[in-house]
Amino acid sequence: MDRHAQERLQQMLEKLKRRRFRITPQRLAVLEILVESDFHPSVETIFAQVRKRFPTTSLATVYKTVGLLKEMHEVLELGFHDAGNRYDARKPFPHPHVICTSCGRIRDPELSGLQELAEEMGRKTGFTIVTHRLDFYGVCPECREKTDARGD
Amino acid sequence: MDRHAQERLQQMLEKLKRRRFRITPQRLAVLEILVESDFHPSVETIFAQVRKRFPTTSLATVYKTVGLLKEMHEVLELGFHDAGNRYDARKPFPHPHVICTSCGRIRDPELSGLQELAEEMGRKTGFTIVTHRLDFYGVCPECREKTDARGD
DNA sequence: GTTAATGCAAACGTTTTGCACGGAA
DNA sequence: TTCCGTGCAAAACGTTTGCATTAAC
Repeated sequence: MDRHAQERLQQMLEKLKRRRFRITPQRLAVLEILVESDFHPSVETIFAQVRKRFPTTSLATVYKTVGLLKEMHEVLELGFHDAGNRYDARKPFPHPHVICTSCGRIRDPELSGLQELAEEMGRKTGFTIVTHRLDFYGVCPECREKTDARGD
Repeated sequence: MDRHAQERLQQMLEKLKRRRFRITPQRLAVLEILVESDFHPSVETIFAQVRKRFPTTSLATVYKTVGLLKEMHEVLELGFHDAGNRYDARKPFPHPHVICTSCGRIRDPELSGLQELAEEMGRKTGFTIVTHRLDFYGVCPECREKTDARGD
C-alpha cells in the first residue's frame, strides 16, 4: 500500500470512529480495496476482492459501506446509467476522468482551471454551482493497438 | 415552434425517410416534442406529452423512437444513474450543461474551448478522445429564492 | 401486400430495502 | 449488554425485449 493509500485509509477510519460507526472486518476490507485501487473500481469489483478475504460477504454490505462513505464525502461516485457505478476514494472530490469505451479503464488526467470554469458558469447562469463532472470518452492506447492489430 | 425547432424537425424527418424508417403519428409527436423542448425532457415527460395527442401510446414506443434517434446521432442523451435520462434534440452534440439539483432543470450555458480541452486530454493521455460530457450541478436562481424565502 | 412500428407484459441489471441474526464496542 | 452491521431475499427503478397485432408504405 502506498503512502497516499495509507493516509486516506487512516482519514476514513478516524472519520468513521468519530461518528461512532463500527469498524467491521468487511468494512475494513472495503476501505482497503478502495484506497489501494487507482482504477476506479465498481461495486462488483470491490465485492469480488472482499470475497477473497471474507467469502460470506454480501453485495448489500458493499453497497451499504460505499453508500456510507459517499454520504461522508470520503469517496467520489462516478455514476453511469448504462453500467455499474465506479468509485474513487483516493481523490474524493470532483476531477476530470478519461474513460476507455473499449476496456472500461478510467484514468485521472492532469487538468487545471476547472474550478475557474465552474465560477464562470455561476456568473453567467446565475446558478450557485456546487459541484461538477467532466468525463472524456475515447480509446486508450492499449485498446487502440489491439484494434489496429486485428485490422478493425 | 421556433425556426431552429422546425429546421431540426425537417432534418430528422429527412434522415428517417432516407433510411426507410416510417413516420408514424406517434413518432412524429415524439420528434415534435423533442425539438420544441429547450428543457431537456425525460422519456416520462415526452411520454406524457405524446399521450395528450395519442392516448394509446406506450412507453416502449417512446423509448424505441428516442433510441433510434440516439443511434442516428440526432439526439444527445444525458444519462443519469439515479434518475431518468434526459434528451436534447436541439443540440445533438456534446456541450456543457448546468443542472439544478433542486428542480431538475437543465440549461445550456455559453462555453467555448471544450474541444481544445479534449484535444489536450488526448495528447496528455494517449487516448483517442471521441466525445465528452461536462455537467455543472448547483441551484438555479428561482430555487435559491424559494429556499431563501423559507429560511432553509 | 410487405414489412416495420406499436402496445402490452415480462425480463433485465443495478441498486435499495426489510428483517432476523450475529458480532463490535 | 447494547444496538449497529451483516446477509439473505425481495422489491424498486428505469430501461429493454419478445411477440402478436396494427398500420405505413
